[in-house]
Amino acid sequence: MTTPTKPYHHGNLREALLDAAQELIAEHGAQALTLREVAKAAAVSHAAPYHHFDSLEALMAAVGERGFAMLAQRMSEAERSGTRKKAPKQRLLGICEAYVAFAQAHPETFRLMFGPLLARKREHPALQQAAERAFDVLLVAAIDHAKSVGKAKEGPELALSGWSLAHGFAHLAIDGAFDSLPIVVPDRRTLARRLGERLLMDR
Amino acid sequence: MTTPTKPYHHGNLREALLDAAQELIAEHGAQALTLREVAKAAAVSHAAPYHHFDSLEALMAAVGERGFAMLAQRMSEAERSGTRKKAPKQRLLGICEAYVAFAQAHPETFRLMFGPLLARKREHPALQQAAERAFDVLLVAAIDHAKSVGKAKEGPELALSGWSLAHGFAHLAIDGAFDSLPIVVPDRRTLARRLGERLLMDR
DNA sequence: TGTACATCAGTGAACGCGCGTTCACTGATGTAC
DNA sequence: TGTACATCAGTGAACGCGCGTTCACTGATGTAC
Repeated sequence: MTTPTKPYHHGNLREALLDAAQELIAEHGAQALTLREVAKAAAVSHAAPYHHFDSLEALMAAVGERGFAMLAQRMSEAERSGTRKKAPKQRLLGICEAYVAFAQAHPETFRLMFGPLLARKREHPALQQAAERAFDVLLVAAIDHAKSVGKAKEGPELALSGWSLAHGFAHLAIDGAFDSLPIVVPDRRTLARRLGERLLMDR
Repeated sequence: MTTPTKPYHHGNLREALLDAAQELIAEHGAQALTLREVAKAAAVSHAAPYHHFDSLEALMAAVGERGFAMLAQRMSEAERSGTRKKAPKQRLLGICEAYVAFAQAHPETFRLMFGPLLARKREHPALQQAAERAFDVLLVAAIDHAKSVGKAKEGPELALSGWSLAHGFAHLAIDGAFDSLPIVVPDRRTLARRLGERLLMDR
């Protein structure tokens, strides 16, 4: 039985740094993230991260990339969940709900993902790809739904509507914009579903 | 004729600082704003702002407040614009269009307004009030529209739909999320209008 | 109208701080023979 | 299996920097009499 001494080499520092960064961001927001704190949280000297990330921004981009991957996964799961095969409309609604749920579960990561960093996505190809993969899940489902109601041509527009609605709702919700509203608001999940159904209502 | 010497007292430094801050934010984003740069841009020593704002955050809150006031004004103008009295539906659509147009004209201010600062709105009552006044314009118009189509009870829900849709669309647009979409997207203004009409489509 | 004086709104030097990043280093690991 | 050596992934000291904020100050302004 060996005493668990700290090894000189960490083994998987890159992932450990991302974990630490994710946690710090969840606590204090991305704008407060510093490389030194990340290193400290990972119990490593503050110069160590440079063996894995070029800069603080590169690390943040990697956190955002992870976020988009997780979002895509949650949306895909929601799409496939349940025992029976779902109708395209229900799949699309499930995806939008998952989008909102993700934002509420990880508000600060969500902000990072759609913050100024995303505007610099050209400089972070992996981030851009992860984002596009996530968007694709939503887009494809919207187009499928449009086809299923015999309005294939409206697919892209429907996709943008759904995406905008889900995104706006999620964003306003985590900003607390609905908190002090002069109208009665049901719980978030119910509300999200109702707005989605309104958008997709047969006409 | 006197030479225009710089007066020791500025006269209206508070407003000048807000102007300078707004411009700097438009250029480099709110997260890059520093008090010293604002003071420099207003041609004043870097300690001078403390006679008008308690801290950097207080100044940023004041910029956000201005932003919400401007947004409210633009929406109100859009609502009333045109020669003939508009139908409630057209008023609501005009408001949503103005919302999107504002975000596109002032993306960084928009980000500031809905960024982490807004989450701290309790600490900045003036900001909170300005935000609520802006939201009210949209909310009232949505409720009016709902009444006009004989569905008064759906007013609040319609308001939230419209708001979420406008907000999400605006946000995604300034993030450039629509830039590399694998679908054909018409120009922003047309698109915004079409999505709005889709949402309000008679059923 | 003139004067004394309180108040206001600037100045500029100084503070301490934590940051990102660099650097020479060293211990651990993997591999060729 | 043992050894020599290249490479990898850490350490910790050091750098310069710009930041927010404070402070004693001073010139400008407004007001009471």
